[in-house]
Amino acid sequence: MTQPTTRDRMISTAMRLFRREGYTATSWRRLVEEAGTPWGSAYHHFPGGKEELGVAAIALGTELVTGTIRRAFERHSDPADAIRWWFGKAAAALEREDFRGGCPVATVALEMAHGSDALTTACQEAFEAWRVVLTGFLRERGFEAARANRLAMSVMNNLEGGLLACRVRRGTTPLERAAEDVAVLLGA
Amino acid sequence: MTQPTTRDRMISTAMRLFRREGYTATSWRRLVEEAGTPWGSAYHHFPGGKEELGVAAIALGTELVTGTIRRAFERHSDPADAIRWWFGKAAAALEREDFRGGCPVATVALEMAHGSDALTTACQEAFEAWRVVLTGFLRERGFEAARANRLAMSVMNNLEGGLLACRVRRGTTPLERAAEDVAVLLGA
DNA sequence: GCTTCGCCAGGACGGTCGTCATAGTCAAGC
DNA sequence: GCTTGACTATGACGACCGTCCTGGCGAAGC
Repeated sequence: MTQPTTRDRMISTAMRLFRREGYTATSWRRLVEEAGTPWGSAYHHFPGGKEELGVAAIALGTELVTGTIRRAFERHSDPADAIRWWFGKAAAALEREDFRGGCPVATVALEMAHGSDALTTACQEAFEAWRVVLTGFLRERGFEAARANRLAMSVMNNLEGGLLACRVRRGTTPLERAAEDVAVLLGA
Repeated sequence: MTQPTTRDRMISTAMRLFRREGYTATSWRRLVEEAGTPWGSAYHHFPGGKEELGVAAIALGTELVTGTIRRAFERHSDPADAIRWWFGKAAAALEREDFRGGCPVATVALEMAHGSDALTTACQEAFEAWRVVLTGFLRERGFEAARANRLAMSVMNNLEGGLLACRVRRGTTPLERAAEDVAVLLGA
């Protein structure tokens, strides 16, 4: 049980703050305060500045979500159950942080559609990674390749749309609806 | 054909910039420059400051989308066709601005989940208004009340998720997928 | 003609931003 | 014990932020 390094704490705090308040609104000063990390070593660990921190934070978020997808499909043989479990986890996490959290990539992606190439690319890679992992599990469960690809995209649409709606509405209903809709699509 | 007032130009420019780059990243100075409106009269027209401008911009976005939904259902008797037309319009608009646009509310909603009560409320009202209008049209087309409510939520989930995915991916595929998925759900 | 008032021009104000430089600390290697 | 180099502390720097103020303009009302 090694304890997290300064760099790791900065990245995980950045991920949390970025998804909660966005990239632009999160300042280095507020970040180091929240992370309890030394302000002076920010540019030691991230010579590329805030942008490099942002890319690292998005990469961390990518991994975490990928892990959740894996767990969902390892625990449930029925794809619809896997999705329900996954979306339910996401809804619970969202509720736990009082509907201020959500997708670790969406907020940055919307802010930075124009502005930073590195961040835009990182967001693209995140979505792509999730789609690929999902497609793999769906094929493994017997779906034909083209269908698995289409379904993976449907799942992502429903997840992101559901997360956004839940956040605005301050309730978990949209994500539950999204999970049930995906279940219908999987069976259709 | 009266030409738009200074106030109106500020609001419509704000809507465009907010959805493109977010609320925090859009400054008054950049806004008046882009709108070609006088910088000195910003606080004359919006005594409540940037927040009041933000609320007005979201309200404008709410109306515009509501109008699009109405047009979609006036032109198409089949709900699935109405959705296809609507989502297609959204995808075309997104592509036209080089995938930097999207939903006029989503970006602000994600940034401001915490921070400004007025903006949060405005975003909630936007989503609620769209949902109500949609539910009305679906009922008009023969869907029973509870089912119409659920379907309206599904439509919003798919639209928002699709818009986000299209923006990240720089392509219109996810929105086309979303429209087809909604068509399946309408028929299921 | 004069006044009133909605609107515009331009800039001051205090604050915070990202960035970076400089000085200091401290444990590991010899 | 000394050196070295990775890490931390502190704050300066210029730029930009939202806000607000004062001064001026021009048309409508009397």
